[in-house]
Amino acid sequence: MATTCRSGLHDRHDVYAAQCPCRDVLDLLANKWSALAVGALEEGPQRFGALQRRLEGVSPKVLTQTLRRLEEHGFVDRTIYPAVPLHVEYSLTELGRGVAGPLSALRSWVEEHLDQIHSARA
Amino acid sequence: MATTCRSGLHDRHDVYAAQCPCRDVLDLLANKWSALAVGALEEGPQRFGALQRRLEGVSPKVLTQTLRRLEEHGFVDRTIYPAVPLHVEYSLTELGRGVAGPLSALRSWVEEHLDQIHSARA
DNA sequence: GAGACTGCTATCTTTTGGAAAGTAATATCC
DNA sequence: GGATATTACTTTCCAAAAGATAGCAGTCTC
Repeated sequence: MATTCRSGLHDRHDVYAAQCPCRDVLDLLANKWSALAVGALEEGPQRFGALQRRLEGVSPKVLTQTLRRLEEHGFVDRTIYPAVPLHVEYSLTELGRGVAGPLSALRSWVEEHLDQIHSARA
Repeated sequence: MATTCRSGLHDRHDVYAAQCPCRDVLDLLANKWSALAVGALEEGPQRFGALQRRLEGVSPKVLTQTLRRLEEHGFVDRTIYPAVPLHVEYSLTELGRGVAGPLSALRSWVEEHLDQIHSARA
C-alpha cells in the first residue's frame, strides 16, 4: 500500500502533500467558524441557539455545516434530547478537546497582537 | 471613540465580536493556504516558484492572492531583485515569525493525530 | 529563431458563503 | 380556537471566493 502522504524518517503524515488526508483535516480546522465553534464548545456543551449567539454573525446554514463537518471527523458530539421544544446539545469529543489547544493559541495570538498588526499595515 | 471589539476587564480584543477587526485577521490566518505558506517561509525566504512547488496543488492565482493578503497585513515581505529572469523573494516579517508558532502547532497537531482522527470517523 | 525560465495576470467554471424566509412539532396565551 | 412563541434547522437564491487552465513579458541559451 502506498503511503503517499507520509514523509521523512519517522514515517509521519505531511500536510504539504496534496494527496494526504491531512489536507482535508487542516482545511476543516484552519477555518474561521471552526476555530470559533471549537473555542465556544471548550467552555462546555452548548445548544445550537447559544452557539449561534456566541459566534456573532454566523448564519444557521453555515453553523449547521460547520458543526456537521466537525461531527463527521470526530471532533464534536451531537446529542438530541427528544423534548419539546426540541433540545440538541453539541460538545467536544476527546479529539475536539485536543485541537482546542492549538486553535485557542491562534485565536489568542490574534487578539493579543491586533494592535501590532494594525500599525504594521502597509 | 467606540471600541466595540474590546471586551472584559482587560480591555482586550474579541474574535467573537462580529465587528472586531480581529475577525478579518483570523479569517486570513485560519486558512489552509496561509497556514501552509507561513510554515514554508519559516524555513527561510523563498521564491514564488519554490513556494508553488512546496504548497502542492496551489494555483498561481491563489498563491499570489494569499501572499499579497499576508503582505498587506504585515506578515510577509516581498522583495524584488531586478535581475533577469525576474527574481522575487518572500520572507516572514517579525509579525510573521510570531504567528508561525501557533500555525505550526496546528499543522503539527493535525499530522500527529491523523490516525486517531481516521479511526474516530463517524 | 525556438525554446526555456520566472513570476505572474486573465479568463472561465465550480464551489462555497451568506442573507432571508420557510418548516415541523408542540405549548401557551388570550 | 386561533394567534403567537420556541427550537433547530432546511431551502432558496445570489454574490463572492476558490480552483483549473492558458497566456504573457522580458531575456537568455542553444
